[in-house]
Amino acid sequence: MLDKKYNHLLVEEGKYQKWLDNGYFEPTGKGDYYAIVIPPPNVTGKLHLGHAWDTTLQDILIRFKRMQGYNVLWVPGMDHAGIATQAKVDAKLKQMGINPRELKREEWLKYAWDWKEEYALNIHDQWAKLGLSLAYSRERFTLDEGLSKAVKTVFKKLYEEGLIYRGERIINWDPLAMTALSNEEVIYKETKGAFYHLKYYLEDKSSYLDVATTRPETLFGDTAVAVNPRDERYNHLIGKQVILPVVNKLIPIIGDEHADPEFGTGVVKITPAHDPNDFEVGNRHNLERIIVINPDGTMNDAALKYAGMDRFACREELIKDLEKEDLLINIEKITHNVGYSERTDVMVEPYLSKQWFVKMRPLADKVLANQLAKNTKVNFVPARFEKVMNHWMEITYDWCISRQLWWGHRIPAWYKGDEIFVGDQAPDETWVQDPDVLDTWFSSALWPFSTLGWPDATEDLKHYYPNNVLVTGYDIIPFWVNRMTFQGLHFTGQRPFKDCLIHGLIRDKEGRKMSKSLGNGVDPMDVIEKYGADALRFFLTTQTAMGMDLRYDEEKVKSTWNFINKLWNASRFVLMNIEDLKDDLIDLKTLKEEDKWILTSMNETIKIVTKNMEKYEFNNVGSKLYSFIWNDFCDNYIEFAKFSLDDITTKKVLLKVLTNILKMLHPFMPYVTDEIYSMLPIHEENIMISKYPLYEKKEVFKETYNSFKDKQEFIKNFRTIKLENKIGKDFKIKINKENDYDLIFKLLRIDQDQIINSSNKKAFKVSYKDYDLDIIYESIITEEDKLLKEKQIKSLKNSIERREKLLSNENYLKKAPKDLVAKEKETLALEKDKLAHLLG
RNA sequence: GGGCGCUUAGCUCAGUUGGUUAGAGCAUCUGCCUUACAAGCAGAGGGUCAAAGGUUCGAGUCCCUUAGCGCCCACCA
Repeated sequence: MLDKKYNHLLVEEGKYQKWLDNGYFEPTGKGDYYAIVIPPPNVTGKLHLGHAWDTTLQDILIRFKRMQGYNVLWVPGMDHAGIATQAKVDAKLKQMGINPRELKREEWLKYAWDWKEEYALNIHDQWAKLGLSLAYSRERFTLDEGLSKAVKTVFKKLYEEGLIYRGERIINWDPLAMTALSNEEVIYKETKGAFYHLKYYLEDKSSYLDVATTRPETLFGDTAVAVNPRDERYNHLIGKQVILPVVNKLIPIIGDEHADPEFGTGVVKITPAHDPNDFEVGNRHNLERIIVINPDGTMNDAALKYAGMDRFACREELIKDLEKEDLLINIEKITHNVGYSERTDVMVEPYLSKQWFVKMRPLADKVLANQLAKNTKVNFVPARFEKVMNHWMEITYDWCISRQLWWGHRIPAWYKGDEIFVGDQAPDETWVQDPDVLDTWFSSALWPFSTLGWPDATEDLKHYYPNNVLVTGYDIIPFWVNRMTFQGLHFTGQRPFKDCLIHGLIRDKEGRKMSKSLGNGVDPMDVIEKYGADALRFFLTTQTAMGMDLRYDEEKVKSTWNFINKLWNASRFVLMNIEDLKDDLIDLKTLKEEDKWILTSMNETIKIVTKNMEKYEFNNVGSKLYSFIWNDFCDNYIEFAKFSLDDITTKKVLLKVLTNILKMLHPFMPYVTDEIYSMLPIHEENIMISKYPLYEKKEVFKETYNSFKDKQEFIKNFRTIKLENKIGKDFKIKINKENDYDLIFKLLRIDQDQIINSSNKKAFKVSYKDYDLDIIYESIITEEDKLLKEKQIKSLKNSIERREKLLSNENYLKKAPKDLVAKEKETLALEKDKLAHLLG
């Protein structure tokens, strides 16, 4: 027998291990194939609420499809997370008193792998707490052997196709991590800065140009000053030279469209090695590229006496010196967008560097073309997110994939002088391998097929690719979804997944992003400890519409717990009364009207829930189940059932409805449903491998359902009138319209001896359709009551007037559906009836 | 600058292809210890659906304009 109160700690204990031991998480080998690959969490740390949300959505789909008989595979795995992990490992080493830079690459990697093992254990533990039914036999890690093979294969093929190249370009440089970054890894933030207006004197010193810059320290790398050729203020100067301040060398004044006459002073200094636009200008005019900053953000020898200073310290000193020499015109304070490294949060330095790039245009065009093909495109849910991907594909430019790190896939390229060899092994010992590794997202982009064994033609790949759905947050679309899509398309000729289910971000109660700096993060493990994984899962997945952000609100988790407690107690009641049940076959001929009503409602619920599960509309599933369980089953059917607990049909209906409730809830609440299900007198081996409920037409009784609803409506009216008129216990009843009042009287606790034929005392009329009776009771009507009654009369009159107008509208009668018109007429009759009663 | 989203009850959110008097949870008020559950039961109150206009017999829903908030992308030195 169940305890009196739901205890999530007891319920959830040991269940995950039991499921694992029974092999329930692994593909069954039977049924149609259905696959999801988990978005691999970084091995850097703990899972947060966003992970809990994302993975629960997937587990819901997997459990649902498994119960529907699919041969499901949910691939678990983790991501090595290059920069993030390397930074954490370095920090840990420093704490241990070890300077990571002094270690040999192999030594350092040993520490990193130890870190990975430790954190992988944490993540496994958290997946288990969440109840995720992952097929661990297929677990992968982005740096494991198979995935490394996939990465090398892709790199080599793209290189051979000319879609990967090595070149000198301006890239985003992170001076703290000392690595190149892709555009996606740069976050632009409004930052207070300044325009420093400097004097660049003409070579004859007759006058100067006002050159404004936000990064004066780059002037050491200036190799020209540009003006717009159409700018009449300056175009006569093109071809002349100016004196570069401090450096005191002559640089040319060039004419280039890049200089915008409308912006600033119209004169722009050109630093080809430290600005992407200037780099282009430099190419057009064959300018020298002078790098003035070291990889660590300090100035190099080109910065003369400032060499060795940090870039910002240099800026400060330089400005002081320029002021002394009267080369500073003024400092204009501005707020502008400055790029920061996503991982280290330091200001990114545009930097000339030799890196590996993926040529994006042909790959992106393939995606854009494929998205036009309805049957083979990636189908986003909600659909609006397709635009996010397509826009990215339209404007994308070459992807910088090399990273100056140790933690990652070593670039499979070897050099011998100017020669490059790309492949698994160096041709001979005279070749030297590129020391860099690949961007983490390069390997993640292959995840949907590399985890299934690609490039080998494995059985898993054959059956589970394309994946059925990918579930992730909208913030990951540029980093990951887009790249999986073009890589999948290019290497397998197919979309990586049919559907792409997009959810939002978790926010705190005030709507702010959860972040370390705000300290408003919530650890899902704490929530599970307090309210259980079932409550957390149901809360996370049923609160908002897909694609919307979610505010974490502990009160709501608490009320979800209450809902589970309600289910628990209802189950307790059912179990107490059906212990002796030997079979669950219901003889439809023995059904009472309340049985027919609940079975009809249950089947409608099954239909709606299944439909919404398939449309990924879990919020609708949640509210439908909530109202069916709480309102229909608990508040109504169980109350009716109390009058016929010795009836075998009642027992069987109780069992049937509870069984289906548990099954429909199971994908959301795996633990508590398993617990209760296993205690039912008749059940399958385990709920998670049981059959999902099907809509049974023979259990649907539309007519009885509708007439029974009238009865319930009447009961409600009775209660309202009784409460509003402050009617005590000693009332009498006079029946005005003959009908079956049996269940009504039982429920309202009206005894036979309360029923009389006539009375001259005050009577309150209660009626609904074919039910009509008087409550006879002496009562005191207060002013308040009168006001309330007047209010009701007024709103009824308004409603009647509105409806009469509607029903006299010929256009409406002509164009509106017939059954709707009939319903309106019926409602109008009821309202008129009600008004007559109120007016006495 | 371009794009997207949001604005519905005191709060947090639902609201399918337009179709009864717009729903839920929490909060509020009233009455109940009815033996599954007081973390409960039975009822009630509360919204001119951001503003204005349009299409329609009918608009929270479709179209146009506007305002506020938020996000993404691009970016001018």
